[in-house]
Amino acid sequence: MPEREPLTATQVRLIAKALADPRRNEILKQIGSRKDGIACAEIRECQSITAATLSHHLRELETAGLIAVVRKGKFADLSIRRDVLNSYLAYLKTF
Amino acid sequence: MPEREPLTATQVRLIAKALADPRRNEILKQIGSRKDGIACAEIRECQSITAATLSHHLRELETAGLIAVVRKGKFADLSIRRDVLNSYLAYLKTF
DNA sequence: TCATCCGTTAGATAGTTGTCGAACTATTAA
DNA sequence: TTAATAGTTCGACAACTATCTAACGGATGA
Repeated sequence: MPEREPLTATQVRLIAKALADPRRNEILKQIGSRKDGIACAEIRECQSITAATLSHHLRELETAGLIAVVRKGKFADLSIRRDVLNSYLAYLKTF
Repeated sequence: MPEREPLTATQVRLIAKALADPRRNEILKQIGSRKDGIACAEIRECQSITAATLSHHLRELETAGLIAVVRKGKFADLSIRRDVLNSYLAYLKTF
């Protein structure tokens, strides 16, 4: 069973914004579809997007807490943070 | 048990965007807190916002399908559409 | 050491949007 | 009919943001 820490108003704002862009939505979906991490280059194989733009979106997702980014040598290791996503779901359920 | 029709990509985009603005978030929360409908003027008692801006936000929420707006004489009767919100929750769960 | 690969940062631009005041429509009340 | 009330629409503006190219830094391999 996943953790569900309550979110601050700021976190809610950042998460909602991060999810609002279709591109970020796709990126997050792709990251979430992997059990273990994925690298930027692999995302770029499926999305026609420059490295710079991808980097920008990844920062938004990370700032929102929706993904974890770990540097592994040359590569970035991206993974979804389901606990945070679940907290957001729990928040929306209170409406 | 609430209905959960799957959403189109367009609906997902509109809903995510509608939820992304803090003001709209608050407005939706307020509408959702009422069992029966609420009018614009009552929302404006709690949020410092002009009628024009509120009208704009309500249109966004309605276009996204998150609220129902029924005109009743002079007043608008606003209510949350939990089926749509639940569909969005179901969508996010697939991540 | 040098070249190459992966990703980030900086700066610029085009498009989007939250906000307001003012003018408008529609309904109710006097 | 006149006035008041509830919302909407319009036009404008400031702030934000998604996107790109170009330049950069750090790691790997030759």
